[in-house]
Amino acid sequence: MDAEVIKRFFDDSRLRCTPQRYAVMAFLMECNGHPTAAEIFKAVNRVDPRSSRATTYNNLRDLVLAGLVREVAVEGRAARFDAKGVRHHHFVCDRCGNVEDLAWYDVPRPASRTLGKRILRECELIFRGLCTKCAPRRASR
Amino acid sequence: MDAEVIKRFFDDSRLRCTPQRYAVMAFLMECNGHPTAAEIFKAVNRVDPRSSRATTYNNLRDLVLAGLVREVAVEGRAARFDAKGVRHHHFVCDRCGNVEDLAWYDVPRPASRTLGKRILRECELIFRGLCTKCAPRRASR
DNA sequence: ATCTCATATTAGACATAATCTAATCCAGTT
DNA sequence: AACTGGATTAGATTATGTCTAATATGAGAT
Ligand SMILES: [Mn+2]
Ligand SMILES: [Mn+2]
Ligand SMILES: [Zn+2]
Ligand SMILES: [Zn+2]
Repeated sequence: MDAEVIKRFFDDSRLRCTPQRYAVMAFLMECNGHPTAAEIFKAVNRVDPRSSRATTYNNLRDLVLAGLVREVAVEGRAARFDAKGVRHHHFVCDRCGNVEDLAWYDVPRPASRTLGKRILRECELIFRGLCTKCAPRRASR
Repeated sequence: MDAEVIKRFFDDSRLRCTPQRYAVMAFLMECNGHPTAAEIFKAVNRVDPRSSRATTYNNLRDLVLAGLVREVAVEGRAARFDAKGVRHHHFVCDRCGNVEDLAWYDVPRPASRTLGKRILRECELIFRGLCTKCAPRRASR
């Protein structure tokens, strides 16, 4: 059961454990994909209590700020979200825009002299190409 | 002069060389930053001939599709664009959203067995943190 | 158990980013 | 010069995300 884990997360981040916020976090932790805000909104509202669209966006913002959730920007499409569980990279499909997790491995950091006075927080590796579904259709175009 | 280069690019990609399309490409090649579609629209319209908003978007789409321009998605902000010149990585500032180029270096590809049937086109490395402008202000919060 | 209040929720207006439409134009070819 | 499919255009429309200000509530204090 995630309940205690989530409560701990919220406590550590000084976020109140409201039903709406809990629902967003629980959904992201149980779902394997990378839903959009609209999809999350729908999902958490399939069961009571109801949450508004604004609250869904607010909570996603708060959870991202707290470092519990990651926002994945995809070109020309709505942002996607995932709970920050085990570290992983992302594969984005050129054709359908689907975002998939890929096993994590260490990324070489840039030389500190090329970074200059910038403060580096994280390196993100994004792979692009055709997903398992779309790869076969490539020839038929 | 980029004129001949750009015409060659368009010819190779079977894109007509219209003044509007040319202006977008020329601007992206001469500008060092990562402008948004709105900024590109303004820039190419500071000189004649005038280009419409729709055309700017259309051309950006075509240029990205032709592989001449790259679209950079930034969370919660409008997409940014750059001409695909020399390969480079990107640094995105957490605070101001600015996108900066970083010297390119080889990225280790994922093991082919983790990729499965996916077809890999490119690896993109994105660094996040605070840019040179925003790093100093970090303490004062 | 009740009180308290900073934090959270809400509906709907608003803002911004991007796409669509259908009439018109024109770049490149012949 | 004529032709024609791709390109341009203004403006409407859609998609996505933010803001406002009234109301509700989680959780610590009593
Ligand atoms: Mn993920
Ligand atoms: Mn760049
Ligand atoms: Zn796909
Ligand atoms: Zn910055």
